[in-house]
Amino acid sequence: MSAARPNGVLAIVGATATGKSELAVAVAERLSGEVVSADAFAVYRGFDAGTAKPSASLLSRVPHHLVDARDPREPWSAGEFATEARRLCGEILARGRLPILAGGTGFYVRAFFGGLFEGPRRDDGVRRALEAVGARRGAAFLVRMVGLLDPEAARRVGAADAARAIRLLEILLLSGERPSRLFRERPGPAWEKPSVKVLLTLPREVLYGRIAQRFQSGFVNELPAEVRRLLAAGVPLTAPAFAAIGYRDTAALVSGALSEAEWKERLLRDTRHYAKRQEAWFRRESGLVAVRADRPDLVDFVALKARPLFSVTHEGG
RNA sequence: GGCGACGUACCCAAGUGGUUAAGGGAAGGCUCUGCAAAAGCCUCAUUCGUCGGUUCGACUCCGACCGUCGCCU
Repeated sequence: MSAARPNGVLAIVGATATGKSELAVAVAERLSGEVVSADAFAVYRGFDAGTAKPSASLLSRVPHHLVDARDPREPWSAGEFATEARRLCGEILARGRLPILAGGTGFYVRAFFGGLFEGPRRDDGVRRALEAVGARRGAAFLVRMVGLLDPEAARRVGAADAARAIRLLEILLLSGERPSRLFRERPGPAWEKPSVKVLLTLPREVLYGRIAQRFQSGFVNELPAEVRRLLAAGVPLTAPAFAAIGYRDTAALVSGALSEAEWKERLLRDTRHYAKRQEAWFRRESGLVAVRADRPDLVDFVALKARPLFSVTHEGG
């Protein structure tokens, strides 16, 4: 007798509203898996409705990781995610179960598989100083500084892109080395085991329709209440979790600074823009198996695609 | 029916004799090495309701027509 034991990770990625969470749970049930969320905002406790977090019933069906795992005030990043997610996936495999990485944050998925460079991480002190410089002399000044110190890295930075310039200067200041060189010469840990990556796709109009539909269903009413609760609990608007789409706008709605019509319009528009950026990101990612999210045999199809992740081992051996 | 105002891109809208016909939104595309649902970038009217006229030259001035809105009857 032989038993199939997973030896790699199944990734399910795609734009928002393509049904990643549902599919991940269905496949996990079928293949005895556990879900690791690759989502920048579902990690935050209390941020539920606006982040399209998997529902309680979904969460109860199969073990989930990195959902509700951080306080909304805590920073969370691609690097932290990648390290923790790789560790979790290793542990799931060690238990003889299939890790399923599911989420829409392309940067996190790339950091998980390809790794980030080995070097200084974010440092708030340095950042504050650089931000102050940027506020006084302008973003273009920061970008020019990068151009002087690391012309190669600067080529990828737009003249007004203060955020990216600050990160590069931060690396320079903290390591004394050029980021472009560190990126090339000091790759950090990556996912070395096998993987199958599935990209859920939907025609633009269908996707936008689903986004609008999701907007109509219930959460319109839940979101303002949720935001009131968060604010009452003392979560500041500057908390990282409040950067999620819709949350600051909802705070404005709740305080009366934004009309309901304007609020709805912004949420829908921002979500559409987000979906578009996600598609752009995944379009560029290699090794993805594109699958129509509305095909009737979706679960069977994905389970079939995941078969190479199971190596046959002989019992007692 | 009369009088008046207006008609510029998918939407809002500036321009009022010589401009490559502003700007914003939407839409589409791109970039991405520790805040990424972030941040930045690019594309998007050979043409101004239509037809005529004046002029070297018209989105701009004149006329007619069409359309929209308002007021009056």
